[in-house]
Amino acid sequence: MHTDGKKTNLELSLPLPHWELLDYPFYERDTATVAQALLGAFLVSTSGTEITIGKVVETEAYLGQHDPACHSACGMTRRNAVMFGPAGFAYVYLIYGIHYCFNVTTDKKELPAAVLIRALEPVAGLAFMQQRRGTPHLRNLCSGPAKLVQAMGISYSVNGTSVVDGPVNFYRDPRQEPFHIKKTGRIGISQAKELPLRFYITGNGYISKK
DNA sequence: GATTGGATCGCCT
DNA sequence: GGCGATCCAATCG
Repeated sequence: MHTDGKKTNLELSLPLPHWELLDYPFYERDTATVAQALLGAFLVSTSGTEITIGKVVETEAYLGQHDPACHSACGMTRRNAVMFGPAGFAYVYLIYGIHYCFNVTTDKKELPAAVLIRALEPVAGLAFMQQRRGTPHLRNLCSGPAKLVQAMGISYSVNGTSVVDGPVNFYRDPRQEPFHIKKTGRIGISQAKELPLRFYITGNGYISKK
């Protein structure tokens, strides 16, 4: 059970009728642009009959082989192979032997870049998220890249699937209220940490850290 | 074949 | 805010 008084969207047919699926051209732009454009979009994950939805509130851009913090910096391996394909595909990887993180590939096909989804504001399927995360606290469901993967029921089998017609998709709401974007250095990396490639919605209460 | 380090989390103080 | 868990993937540090 969620803990505040807000109504969930669970009973509605999802996604909402006026939402627009983000198609491949959206992802085929430069990575920092896509990372910012994804803020305010809705991540929809279907795992069996269970649907979970979160609003993207925090992202990071990883620019490709010339970005030393990007997994593709040292060339193609089995792990990062998805990034070397076309834009609009899910790149899921294991970190610290324990956690998974979810990215979407971006930019031109020959450019192995991606956007890491770092935090979501829970929107629908809250009971599933709470169950998967083992906590009732809304602010602790999706406030980190590995947390949201767990809350949304994303497994490693999602790696390499299309975000246009696969199990995990992004939608935009044309009625989305405007917001301000904060830019900072990326979290948890040792190289190129000063580059302003982390983006989040100013004032949103569901980001991973200030 | 062995070693090293990591785009994190959660619990501790 | 500090640190241990925990283990895979890349590299041979």
